Amino acid sequence: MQYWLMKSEPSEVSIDDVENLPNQTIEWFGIRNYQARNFMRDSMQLGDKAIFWHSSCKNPGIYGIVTICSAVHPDSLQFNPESDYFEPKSTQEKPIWWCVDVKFERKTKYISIQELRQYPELANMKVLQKGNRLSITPVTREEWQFIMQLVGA
DNA sequence: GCCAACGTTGGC
DNA sequence: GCCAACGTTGGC
Repeated sequence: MQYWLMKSEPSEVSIDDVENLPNQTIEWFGIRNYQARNFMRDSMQLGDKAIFWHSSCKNPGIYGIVTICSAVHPDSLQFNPESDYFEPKSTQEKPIWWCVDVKFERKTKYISIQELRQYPELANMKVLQKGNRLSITPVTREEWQFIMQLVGA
């Protein structure tokens, strides 16, 4: 099993939004970055776990845990001309953007980015690097276990 | 709202 | 295939 960190803008999809969905699962739509897409398309496995991170908001940081609950599939919004995520170059035969579905596992105690920066054990986390913009990043087993300790798992 | 860092685009 | 210009991300 692999571990991940997935950023979401809470104004678009928050951890509470996912918790309150009827089946508590959501398509991880709208990823329009090749590196992040490739992680989902090529590396993620059913059952992998991910930290749910709120970004571009007042209090960025860790808010919950989700599980990868589907195989990779085309991002449905790329075919919708009404959507901000519409991709005119995509066809049903040759989609450009791929994603997985995630399932709510639990909310955690909020852990701020400032707090995370204090731990030498997490110093190499991609999300803490200066200039980091990638919305999906791998998390090592050691980092994951350390964070689970922090949130009281 | 600022702006550094990074990704993408497109002319050459 | 280079690289300048532009667009976006996201913490602050």
